[in-house]
Amino acid sequence: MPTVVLVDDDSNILASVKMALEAEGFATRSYTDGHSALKALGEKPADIGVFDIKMPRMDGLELLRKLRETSQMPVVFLTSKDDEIDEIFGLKMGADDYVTKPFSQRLLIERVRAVLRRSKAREQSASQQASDENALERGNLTLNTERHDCFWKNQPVNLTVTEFLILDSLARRPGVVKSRDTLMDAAYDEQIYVDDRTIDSHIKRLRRKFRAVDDEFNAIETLYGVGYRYKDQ
Amino acid sequence: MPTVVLVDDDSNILASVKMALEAEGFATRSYTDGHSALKALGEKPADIGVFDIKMPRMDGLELLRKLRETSQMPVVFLTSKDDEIDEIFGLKMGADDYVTKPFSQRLLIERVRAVLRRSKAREQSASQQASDENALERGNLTLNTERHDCFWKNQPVNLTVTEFLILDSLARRPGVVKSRDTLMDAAYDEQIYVDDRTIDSHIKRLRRKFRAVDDEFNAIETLYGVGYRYKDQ
DNA sequence: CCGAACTGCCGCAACAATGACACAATTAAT
DNA sequence: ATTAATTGTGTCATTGTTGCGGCAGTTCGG
Repeated sequence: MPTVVLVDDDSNILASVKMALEAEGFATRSYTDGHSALKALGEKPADIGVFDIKMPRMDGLELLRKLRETSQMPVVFLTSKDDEIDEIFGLKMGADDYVTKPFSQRLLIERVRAVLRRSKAREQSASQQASDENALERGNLTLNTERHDCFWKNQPVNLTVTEFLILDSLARRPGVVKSRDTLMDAAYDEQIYVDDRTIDSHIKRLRRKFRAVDDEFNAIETLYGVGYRYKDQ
Repeated sequence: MPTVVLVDDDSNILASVKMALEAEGFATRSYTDGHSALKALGEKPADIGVFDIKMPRMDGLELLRKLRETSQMPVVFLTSKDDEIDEIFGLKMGADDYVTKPFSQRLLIERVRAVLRRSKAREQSASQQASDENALERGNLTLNTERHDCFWKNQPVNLTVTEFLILDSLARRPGVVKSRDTLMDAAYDEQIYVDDRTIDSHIKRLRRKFRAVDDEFNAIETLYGVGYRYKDQ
């Protein structure tokens, strides 16, 4: 799994982003200022950076400029709505993407995946291997975010957007229990809250669709009092 | 159930919001001005605040600013349509969301739940930060919080949430005696008291489940008059 | 404007977990 | 040994959780 380096002076944002990324299986390293991040990156490189633009002492742009002296690591910026000039400036300087605050965790994760995929594709234009962050293979299951399609034992299963997001969240971390709240994070924007029973409904529909293709389907486990889990193996 | 602190100078709104939240199972405490709310919160914290922005004497923003000196409690603002500047200002100051008047009670409740979910997730990531607190290996026992599974001599043992928490508490400090009260703290939210005999019941069920897999199981020791202990070795 | 697809939610039935308690078994102390 | 205190266990009522059918509101493309 790729390692993400987070830099933001706001420890709340830092913690919540960290948690979101780790829930998706990324490794993370967090820093609250540019200097320590830069030093750490010099000693131990990472796969991608997520930097806040506005920070005391050394801001994100400065950090990126210094970093570019030694590294081509892809970088995504976090910006406020009113930093429009900075966004453009950042992209010109070699940032790979940016996300505007306030942002949904889902959006950020998508952007991180997209940037990683692009930069991997760049690297691999020399080598081979076409592994794609969008494609997910777990035993009998195949999910492709980009194409938004889903196969079980090579048979197509038609999923709606919400179903897809929930299944994706589960299948990306097989064996790990996800509470209904966590699944909401995966499927909805931050300010949306839906009933717990609604998650159950989507699970119901998922199971039904898979069972229509395979009577024996049981890859989505229920953990009483905890949540759901995609069967490990 | 979480406790919500309501602050609004309009006692009609206060009453109706209070009723709506309580119907959903929340505990509530209401105040008609910022000063008394601040004082009360200093003495007894709550889980989330819902503040009106416009209030005589001390308005919601001022209240939030003062509150932030001592507390990270999440806050949702109630704003009028024409307070747009204040909304943005409030979010920058560390409010977690806002709801524009007139609002449906349903919407407010959803937002409150959403904010609580987010802040809960944040706490978890903060406390879980310590390197892989999730996995635990003690001789024959394997516990994994994230996956919520348990193995004894590589054989799966199916535990309920309460059993898991009690066993986790014991196994994390092998050789250390835990009184029944301590185990209650580990397994229940604060301020829940159950009969001592109830802890015994859970220990009974734990032992039974492990013995079903291994006749010789005796890793949970009883210390007469003291409590229980996970066998050191 | 209509129908199809999607979604969120509700209510009910089935089921699992829990807490309490009576009573038996065990332990410690005298 | 006798007794009081403490713990183990079966049982049961209560509570909590989940699965699922169904329905109403919404969106979207004709």
